[in-house]
Amino acid sequence: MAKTQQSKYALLGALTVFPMSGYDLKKWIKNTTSSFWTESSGRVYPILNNLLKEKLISCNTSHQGKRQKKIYAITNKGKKVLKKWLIKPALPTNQRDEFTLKLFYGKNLSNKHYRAHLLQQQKIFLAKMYQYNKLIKHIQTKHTDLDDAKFWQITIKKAQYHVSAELKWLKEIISGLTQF
Amino acid sequence: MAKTQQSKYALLGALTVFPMSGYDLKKWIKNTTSSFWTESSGRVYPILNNLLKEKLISCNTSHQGKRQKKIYAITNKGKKVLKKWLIKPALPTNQRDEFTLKLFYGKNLSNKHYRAHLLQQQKIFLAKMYQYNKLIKHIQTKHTDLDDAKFWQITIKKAQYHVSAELKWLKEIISGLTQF
DNA sequence: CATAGCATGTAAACAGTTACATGATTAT
DNA sequence: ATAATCATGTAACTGTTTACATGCTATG
Repeated sequence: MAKTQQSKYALLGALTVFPMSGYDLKKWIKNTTSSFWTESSGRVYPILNNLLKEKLISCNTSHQGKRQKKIYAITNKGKKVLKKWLIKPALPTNQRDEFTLKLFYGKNLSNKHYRAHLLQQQKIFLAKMYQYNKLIKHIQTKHTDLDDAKFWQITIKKAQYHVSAELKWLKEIISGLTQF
Repeated sequence: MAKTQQSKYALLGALTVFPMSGYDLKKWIKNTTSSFWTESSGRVYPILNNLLKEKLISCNTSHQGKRQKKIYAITNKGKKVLKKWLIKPALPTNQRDEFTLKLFYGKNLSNKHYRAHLLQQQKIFLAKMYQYNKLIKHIQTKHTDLDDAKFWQITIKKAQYHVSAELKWLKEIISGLTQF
């Protein structure tokens, strides 16, 4: 079974927010959806060209001096195709979490190294917490006009709940470790 | 930068628990670590042969009638290589969650379809909750002897915290949806 | 004038799943 | 008998990242 070209739909989805160039898409996806989605530029450009061939997006090339910028917009056909995909049940996430794998085989780690992993994770998740709080405020003040805003808030809240859960778990496990 | 062949280390880790065949490994990984790790048989067998060539594992072929079974055990060299990997900071997880992506672009979904996604997710996570409760009891009663057991409990607890967070979030979002 | 960021793209390498091939054994 | 599961493995396909190539533009 083909893996339904998730990247293709991720790009179409982003273009329902506003028209963007390949470069914009890459950056925008990173800035707003990095908690649950990433794209590499190595894929973005070829996929945009495919979408253009399929007439799911249109392209408007703007010239600023000698530099060209291709702004893509989603077409009606593109919206239909996207909606058809959106209503399908989501595929389960690929579960491959190196951090948890390392803890699972923690028998083979010294107490010191095991603890170091937990503290590192705590640092990372505290930073995430800070980022999500910033992001949610940013949307509240900057994008109250967009239809998208309330859907974004819902997914950020989800991320926040998971970050809280991770931090709660970390605190509990770290405090339970025997000192050495 | 090479992606450190995560599968290789996942197999080495599993072989620190007890010697297993390729078939066993595939099944064991699915049964015990599916919340954060999966392996496909298409990878398991070639990787085992590589590990054998590198002398990180040894092989003992047993014959039961005409069927052969290759039981692999981790060598001292293998343990060293594994430990070296285990102490390195874990790579961040690839974030690609189709469910969240679909909700994020929920503007393009009807209230009905949006709700359907949430209810489906609730079903999936209730089932997960049940599985983890079962798993944690199974380890408590069957594997109290193993050094591994307490490390496994820690990762299952983590999974439980995240499942609880997801369910809490789902409940809140579902009850906040406007009826139609 | 160097460097960071804008902008598009390609090629190579790697990762990973799926489907298939082969055949044995166990349960119904 | 036949279906399910045990058991090992290969080949084809898809997906994805990384590194590179190219050149422009704004900032200190």
